Amino acid sequence: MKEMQTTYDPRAFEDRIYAEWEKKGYFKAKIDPAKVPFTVMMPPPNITGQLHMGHAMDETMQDIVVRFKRMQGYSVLWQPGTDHASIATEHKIVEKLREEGISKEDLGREEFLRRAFDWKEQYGGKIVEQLKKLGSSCDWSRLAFTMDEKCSRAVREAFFRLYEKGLIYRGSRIINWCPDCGTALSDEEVAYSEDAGHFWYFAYPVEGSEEKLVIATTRPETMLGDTAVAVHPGDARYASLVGKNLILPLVGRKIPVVADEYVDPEFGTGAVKITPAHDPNDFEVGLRHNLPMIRVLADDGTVNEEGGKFAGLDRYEARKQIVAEMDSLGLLVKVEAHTHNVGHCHRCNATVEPIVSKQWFVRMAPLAKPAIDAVMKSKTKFTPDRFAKIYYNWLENIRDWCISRQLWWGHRIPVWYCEDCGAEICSREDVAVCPKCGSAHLRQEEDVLDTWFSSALWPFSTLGWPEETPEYSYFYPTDVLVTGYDIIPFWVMRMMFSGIRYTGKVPFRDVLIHGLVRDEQGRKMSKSLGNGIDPLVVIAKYGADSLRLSLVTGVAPGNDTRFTEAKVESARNFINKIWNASRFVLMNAKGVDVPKDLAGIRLTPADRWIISRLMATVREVTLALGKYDLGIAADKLIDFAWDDFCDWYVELSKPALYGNDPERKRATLGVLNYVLENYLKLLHPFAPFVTEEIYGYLPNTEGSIMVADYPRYNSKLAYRQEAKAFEGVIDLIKAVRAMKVEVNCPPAKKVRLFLVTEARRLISVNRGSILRLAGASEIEFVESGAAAGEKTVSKVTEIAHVFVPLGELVDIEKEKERLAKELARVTVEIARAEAKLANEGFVAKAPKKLVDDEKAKKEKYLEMQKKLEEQLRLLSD
RNA sequence: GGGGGCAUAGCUCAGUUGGUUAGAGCGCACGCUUCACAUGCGUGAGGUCACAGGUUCGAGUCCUGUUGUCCCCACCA
Repeated sequence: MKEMQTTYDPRAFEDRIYAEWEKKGYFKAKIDPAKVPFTVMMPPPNITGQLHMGHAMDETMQDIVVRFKRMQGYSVLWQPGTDHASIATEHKIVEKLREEGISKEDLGREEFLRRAFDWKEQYGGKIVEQLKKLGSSCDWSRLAFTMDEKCSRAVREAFFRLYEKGLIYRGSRIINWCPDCGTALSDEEVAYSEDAGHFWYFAYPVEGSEEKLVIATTRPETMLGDTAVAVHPGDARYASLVGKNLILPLVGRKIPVVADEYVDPEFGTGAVKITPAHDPNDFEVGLRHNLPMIRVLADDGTVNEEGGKFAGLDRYEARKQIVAEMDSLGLLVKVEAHTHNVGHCHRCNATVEPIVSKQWFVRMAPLAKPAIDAVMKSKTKFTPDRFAKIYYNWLENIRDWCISRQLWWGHRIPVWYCEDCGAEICSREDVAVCPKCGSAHLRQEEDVLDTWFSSALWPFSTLGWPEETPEYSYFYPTDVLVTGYDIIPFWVMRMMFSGIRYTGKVPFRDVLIHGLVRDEQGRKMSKSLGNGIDPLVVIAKYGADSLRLSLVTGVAPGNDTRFTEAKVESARNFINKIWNASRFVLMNAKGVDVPKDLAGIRLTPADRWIISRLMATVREVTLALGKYDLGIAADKLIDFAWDDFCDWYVELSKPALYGNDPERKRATLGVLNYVLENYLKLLHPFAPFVTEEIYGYLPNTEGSIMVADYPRYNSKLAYRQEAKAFEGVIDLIKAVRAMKVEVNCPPAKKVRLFLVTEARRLISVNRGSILRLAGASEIEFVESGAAAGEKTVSKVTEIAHVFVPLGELVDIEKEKERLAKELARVTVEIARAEAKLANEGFVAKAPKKLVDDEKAKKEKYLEMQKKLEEQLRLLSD
């Protein structure tokens, strides 16, 4: 047998093990009618992406669930893939081209796309390699891409179906425009922030009068497109002006004063300039009052020809000059500092401009309704369920979805325009001839679709939909989606309504939502702050298992978590502990024919206790994982290994291992090995590498732990009574240790124990362990503490009254004080129990077990009280 | 304005459907080169569970309100 290295060094085996898993094909999903499928769709990372901590946590959580289910016997598909990330990628490539001194227009659409695909081939796979470092057990043979053939086909089908039903339309509406990216954005792609700005007060002259009306604006440049000024209908200050015209300064246009409820008379001057083409509210006002819409900003953010002498200026330069000019005309009344919410492009952070533009939209109301109902009816469940509320909130307030983007990298909208008859044709296949007039002069829509339009189809497009492929029939709908709460509006919601609409089924039964990984100070990790920590660096230093554990321990579902190196370190320490405990077992197993299972082993109380604890852990961990309580499962796993197994059972096993009874030693090794082997299986989903590595060294294992059966709870091995009794032995050992510490007795000094007890048998059987762990030389059963002599310390435990003669170390006064304190505590407990039992409501209504427990507790404390009093009396005499 | 989170030990956080004496890690104190592990072992100190009411036999947990704090959405031109 090969020997384990003395220290845990993940670098020695993680890559090797991953390669083996892949080679053996353990990640591959198989359609197996004899098994129940379990499907998880990986949220496809952007091809431009670098693995960050958020991914690391998301991936880890999925991998834990997936490995758990696989070991439980499900036929697992964990579908990986990447997202073309239309705007993000195009932005990056354009940037790169700019460095080379070329624009995308120089290249033309075709050449640009060719380069983009090249770029994707070259860099897009990087994140995939990074995911492997984490141990992700997804089926790489099915790696998908949102722009591959399958997905593209699904996109066309989906678009066509919505178009056909009139759920997709083209129209001029106010949309968010990013002048830097040169494209429209959806509402969700705009991020607002409180920016410092100004409030400029402008006076607009009233036609045919000396009077002026003062308005306030944060965007002076938009005044070029003003087509009215609005006041509140009930505002007496302006009542006489309603219906009159103003002369728009700098432009000279006559614009009316209109009355509209939208105006807040308390805010600003109570008069609002109306620019229907550049403000969503003004747009509405414009519709109500039939105002002309004058667009004054071009796509690149400069003033267009409507801006007269300001035409061609950048929006900010125009703003400056307009303010200056208004000032020189004496029409600038005042300027105030003003912070207001400014929309920024999600991708490039440029200030977005609301602009009236002809775009494609998805009608949301008919799609949102079934998506809400599905969650209401629990066809899909959120974990934690509070996220359902957030989901409702989004869908209930949703507006039509702007899906067209003025970009090249993406799915081109499958609509053709006939240049001869003007027909608009939407088609699943490319169209060459106009079906209306037979003309061949067709022009395909230039725009591409929002990236999220294709991501929304991910759960089924990757499986071959609209084709009824075997994969689709077997693996769809998927079981659980794991993602962060920040993605609910972008993705979760859209997959829901898309799945329901196209497949008639919810795309997933569960949605496991997690929070953000923040930095040590609780700040969001971000590029601009430079506070991000690279998971790969952490893996290189501590190993993937440590990183994985650190990301899920002590984390409640849906809550944000802070990443600290200290957490990784303690995870590493834990794994090191497992490593060494395993090494201990294997060292002692050398040359021993270790039993394959527990059959035929004569179990000691300690054996039964640890087996009982193992079973409890199996039950708790399985239950917690079933509810996606990964943090709780991890805690239970760590507690069992460290406290029960290492601190107690390993120590308890030593007398047998080092003793001279070969049969006893063999039996003990059988138990050690049984517990360790099962424990490694329990831990495997969390720490796949180290468990696989150790598993390979165990005497009775073959093959990979990854495909082993997950341990099952066996009530025959629960040994509840015996385990409980054994806790008394542990309690006794702890009591002796504490006594020694209290009197400063050196730990190495062996002491004699005098016990007044009714549990002589239990103690005798565990004599060796008690002596070793309590640091004692002998145990004597006595009828009273007097036998231990005068200079003793004592303690009452569940199973015994322990006396330890410690000679000159004992300070009788201090000992009396200690006993008195203990007595006081016990007395309080008795009073508490009595009060509870005297409460008629409690006795009548509480579950019987609780009442019985309370009675037993009272008896126990009364007994302790008696002993303590006795001892105190003895010392006082 | 709408929605949501959080408030528990010095720090970071758990706490299942309400039910023993509220837990962990780190930190702290004291003591340990105990033959798997100092990435360790033992023993301990440390909490009016933000505040005020309510429901209940019983509240960290459920309800109402208050305060503080954070996030998302909408938004005042």
